[in-house]
Amino acid sequence: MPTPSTHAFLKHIPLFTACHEEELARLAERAVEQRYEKGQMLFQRGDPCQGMYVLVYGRVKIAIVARQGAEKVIEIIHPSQSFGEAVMFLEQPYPVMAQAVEDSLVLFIPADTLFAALDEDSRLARRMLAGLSMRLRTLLRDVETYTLESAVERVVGYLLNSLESSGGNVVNLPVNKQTLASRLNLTPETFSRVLQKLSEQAGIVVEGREIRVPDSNKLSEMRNLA
Amino acid sequence: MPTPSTHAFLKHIPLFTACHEEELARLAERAVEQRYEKGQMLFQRGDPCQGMYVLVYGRVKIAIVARQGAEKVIEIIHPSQSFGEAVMFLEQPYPVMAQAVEDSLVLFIPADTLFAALDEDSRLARRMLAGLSMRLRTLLRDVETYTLESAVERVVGYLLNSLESSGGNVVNLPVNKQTLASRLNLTPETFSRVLQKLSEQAGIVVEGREIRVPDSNKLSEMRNLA
DNA sequence: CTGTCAGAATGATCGACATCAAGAATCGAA
DNA sequence: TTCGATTCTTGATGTCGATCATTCTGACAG
Repeated sequence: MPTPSTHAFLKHIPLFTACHEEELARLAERAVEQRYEKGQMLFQRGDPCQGMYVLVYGRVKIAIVARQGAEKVIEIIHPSQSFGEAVMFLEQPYPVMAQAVEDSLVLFIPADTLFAALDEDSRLARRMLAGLSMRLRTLLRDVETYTLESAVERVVGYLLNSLESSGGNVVNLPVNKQTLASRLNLTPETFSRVLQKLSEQAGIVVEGREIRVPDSNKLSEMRNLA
Repeated sequence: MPTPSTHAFLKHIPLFTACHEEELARLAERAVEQRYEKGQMLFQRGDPCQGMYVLVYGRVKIAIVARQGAEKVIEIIHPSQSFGEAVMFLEQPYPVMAQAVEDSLVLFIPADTLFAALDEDSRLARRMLAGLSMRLRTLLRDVETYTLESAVERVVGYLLNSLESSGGNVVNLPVNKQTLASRLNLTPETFSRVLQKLSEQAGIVVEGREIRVPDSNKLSEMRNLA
């Protein structure tokens, strides 16, 4: 399955950059390319987990599914991000589901391949530990956000965060507004109203999935008052 | 600092049970016993992290502190549990604070000691990865609980969970009701009212920190309706 | 015993966000 | 272009849990 480019691709994933060439070659060799169309599930809650994923292109959402079908988006995966490692180590079924929200290509790395690599290279283990720690920190921030911040604060926080990582003064929403709303733990209606309010009071301009933020300071101030 | 018993104690912590005797001995030797009185802080948000902790006896709460002082309890640490590992791997300041809610004794394991042990023993690394993954799963369940469940459901869930791990039909609250309320993301008032309601409708009996649950099925049913 | 103080319970009120219900806009396929 | 289906917006109404305020309880020091 793997093309020569798999090797090069993995080399640029933070998790694997420190690996020796041979190790990388073996990982690349055993990795499986999987294509998913928009809307297809990669796995569902309860499925057994046999490895980890790295997203090459496209977009994947990770969500929890409650009884009576309500779903809550936990994370939106962008290219080069990995996911599913934690479940692999636990050797338990997935507690979440993953679905492609665009046509996507992922690399699937079988558990035993990765475990072998871990035994050989303590640096990889260290990176993996750091990676999971990072994930933990992110999730902790989410808990903080959900429990301590209001709807407006959550949206403002998201926008400022996106601005920061993109550099410019425009945010391009990575998914449709429903999905993003769920990620921010809002209903689509509330999300819409918050954007409306920020347009009036903080001068942002919403055009479809593109949001321009002429004055990020003004936006930032919305967090504190009201 | 370490007494001979430190070695024996560490041996029974899941994380370290698989370690070789010599390794364990070195960890025990370098571990530092620290005593904290009720109310004392182990560390605050922003403090540098130089190692991980294992609680020997007492009780410790981990909490996030928002601006204007509001605090939200993330976790209540029981004896034999470890905490602070994730931050150690990230080499960033603590994103949370830790405070003794009872007189407590902890073992502090310096980062370099642990890193050395990790390099030597890939099984320890694997256990550590599993440990962090477990933590991640727990936190994910919390997110699920906070975002998808009502106040009554959260309290019922907590009680049933406690019953399950203790075996009997009595739950002894590990901390005062304010703190537990915060852990469940409730105000003390709401928590009190929910317990009141469960007394009337599910037959539980609340006496201080002791809660008797004569019929756990009846309690369980409260989750679904209303 | 008495005063004090933290913890807990109870009552009254309020507000943020969800829900329900239509419309409006956007997109994609024929 | 046109039609249909999503996706998004907007409005009216409802509700869960927070907040504010008071009372009650029990533990403990003096």
